[in-house]
Parts: sequence; structure tokens; C-alpha cells
Amino acid sequence: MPSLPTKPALRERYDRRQEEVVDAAAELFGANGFQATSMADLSSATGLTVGGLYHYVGSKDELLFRICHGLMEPLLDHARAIAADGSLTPGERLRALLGEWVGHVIARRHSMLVFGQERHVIEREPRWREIRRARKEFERVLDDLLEQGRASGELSYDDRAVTLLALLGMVNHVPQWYRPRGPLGPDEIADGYWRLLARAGS
Amino acid sequence: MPSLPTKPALRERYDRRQEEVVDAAAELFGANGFQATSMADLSSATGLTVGGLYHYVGSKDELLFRICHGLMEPLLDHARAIAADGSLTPGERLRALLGEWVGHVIARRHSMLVFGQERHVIEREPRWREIRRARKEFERVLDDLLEQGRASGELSYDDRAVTLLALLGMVNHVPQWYRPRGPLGPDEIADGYWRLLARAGS
DNA sequence: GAAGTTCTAGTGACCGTTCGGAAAAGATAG
DNA sequence: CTATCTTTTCCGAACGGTCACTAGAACTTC
Repeated sequence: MPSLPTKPALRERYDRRQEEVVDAAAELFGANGFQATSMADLSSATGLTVGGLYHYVGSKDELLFRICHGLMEPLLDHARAIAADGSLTPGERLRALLGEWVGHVIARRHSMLVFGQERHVIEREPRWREIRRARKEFERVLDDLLEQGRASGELSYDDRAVTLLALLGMVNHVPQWYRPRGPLGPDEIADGYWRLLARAGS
Repeated sequence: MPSLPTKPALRERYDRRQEEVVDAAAELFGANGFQATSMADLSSATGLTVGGLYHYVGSKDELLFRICHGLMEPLLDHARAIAADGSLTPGERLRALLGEWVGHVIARRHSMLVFGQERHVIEREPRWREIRRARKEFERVLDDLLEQGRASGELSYDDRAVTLLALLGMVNHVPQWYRPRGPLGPDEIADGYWRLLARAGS
């Protein structure tokens, strides 16, 4: 825990550099694994020396925490906003959320891979409660939309619990195979997934 | 590489103990992570001392390899057999494979979690070519069944590539949430997934 | 000169692996 | 059944290396 800059202008620069470090860490961790990536590797990637890194981050675990925290927070915000948008039907809301969601996991696929890789840490340690809660709530929003979509007749499925888990599985899996210049873009993916749920209506 | 027993009776016992070690490793690695699990942890779990472990396994990496190898091999055999079963329609074949597949990932969920966790090792190192090939071929079998199922009218989907990836995602995700005494059993899961693909026919 | 940033040079702990030999189990012979 | 030899199993102690993290000095910026 290095002493933070007090003057606002310097504080801004400090925050920017810190974010650069976190982003670089997310990419490395996602590509090579959290434990398999040393602070020395991160040092090479950022240009800072190993000691210098600790000016911006307290520990390697804090890096992991920042990465995962930056993942769930904005996604949950989006989900809440879309779910509360009364100008759309439930089906349209689910479709919109699916688009945002897929775009999100693709944009932050490196972080998503870290998130999945270090699941055992996130599940167990008490420090991660807030992140687990955010994930739970996101699932609840999804579940509600599924239920409302069935009530409105836009969706048809038999088992809501299984369908929710299927949806979570297919979207969370995207970072494992997505390639930036591959044949499938975010919109095609979200559309294909959507049609698996809503095909009865087309 | 310790010298193996030559007498068949002893060899059998040796193999059995080795499998016990591998199974214990799969459970520990799956629960706590491969890198985060030390040989000392595995020693506690097996009752052997750390040095004694190396009588049954050459290295920690070999453990990882054995775990993943035992995963893909039997699954691919099942898939090939089902795909070649002419007594079933394409849709029935896909349904049967889905049942086997879900049962398989649940029975070996610990190994599955390791497999996902150490993806970066499996993708890159040349030693793992065989396992990557097996996975590719499994996907090809699935893809064929999807295509045949559409041709026979039992399935209806728009984008086969996306549908295949959705299927892979939802099944591979099961080990992350499945609980042995939870509300959802293998059959319900396979059935729910199947209906997402085949709902048009019901 | 004060505040902030980065570097150099450790330090202690842990971890995978090795190795020699003890202990145990099995085979052989009397 | 006992004694001896061989094979197999397991242990305990250590080694070399890596890694996260730290302390303090040097440098840069204002």
C-alpha cells in the first residue's frame, strides 16, 4: 500500500497507470494463467520493474480482485437498466441484455478467462462475497426475464432452471473460443443464442 | 520414472494404486486449482509421503496429462459408437449422445474443471496434440449430427456454427454448478438442453 | 526542496523433484 | 515352517530454483 498522490492532477495520472497495469495483468493472466504468470512477466509487459509494480498495486491477489471486480460491476449495471426499461417487451429486454452481455464478455474476454480459471478462490474466500453477490443478482435478473418472456408468450421452454443454466453456460463459454478476426462477431453470436430460446416465435 | 513391477499380479496392484493417486489429484486440482495444489497437499490426501508419490507418478505435469487423457478418450469412443448406430435417426443419435455426454462430464466433473482451468497449457504445448485432436474430432461428430438432424427435420436452427458452440458451452459449463444432491440430475439436464435444440418438433 | 516515481538488490518461504536406503512383501530353498 | 535373497513399496532429508514481496536509495517533476 504505497502512499497515494494527494494532488488531483497527479492522482489522475496515477489512476491511469494503475489501470494500465491491471489491464496488462488481465491479458497475461487470461492467456497464461494467473498462477503461471509471475510478477516478473508482468514487469516485462508493463515496462516497470518488479519493485515498481508495487507502487501501483498492493499484491498479486489485489490484481486478481481488481480484474474480477471490474468485470461484474458494469455488467450488472447494464442488466438492471435494461430489465427496468418499460418501453420494451420482456422478450425484447432479454434480447437487448443478451446483446450487451455477449459484447461485454467478448470485450473483456481476458478477464473472463481469469474469472473462470480462479473460480476456486472466488467461491471460497470471504473477501469475494461482494463479487459472488453481484453474479447471483445478475442471474436473478436473467431468471426474471426468462419467466416474464414465457408469460408474455415470446419465449417457450420447459424447464426454466435448466434454460437459465444453459444460457449462462453458452455465454460464459464464448471467451474460450472467440477470435477477434474470426467468422463470428458479437451480434451473430447473440442472435444465434437468442433464436435458441425464441425460435418458437419466428 | 520408477522401475515398474514385472510380475503381473504386482503390476495390477501398482496400476490400481496409481489410479487412486490420479483420482485424488483430479479431485484436489478441480477443487483448489492445479497450480495452487502442492504435492504436499496430494500427499495428505493419499496418505503417501511426498517422496512416495513419485513411485507412482513421474511428475506433477504427468498427473495433469493423465487426468485430461482419461477424460477425452472414453467420451470420444462413446460418441463414435453412437454416431455410427444406424438403428437410430439422427435426432435420436444426438439425443443419446447428449445423455452420455452430460453423464460423462458430471461423473468426471473434477477432471473437467482441471481441463478448463489449465486450458492455456493444453492449447499451447506440443505434447498435448493428441488431446486437442480428440476434442476436435468430438466437435466434428457433434457438428455432423447437428447437420443430419436438420436434414431429417428433427432439429431446426439457423446458424449451425453458433448452435454447436452453444451446445459445447452449456455442457462444458455443467461441472461449474452441478451438485450431486442438487435439484437437477443428469437426465433432466440432458433433456432440457435437448429441448432447446428440438423444441420445434414438440 | 518536497512529492512522487522508479530502480536495485535483496530475503525468506515454498515447492517440485531427487536420492539413498529402510521397511515390507514376495519368492526360493532347505 | 524357517531362513535367505529379491523385488517392490515407501520414507525422510535435502537441494536447487522460483517467486511474491520489501526496503531504501536514486531519480524526476513540480
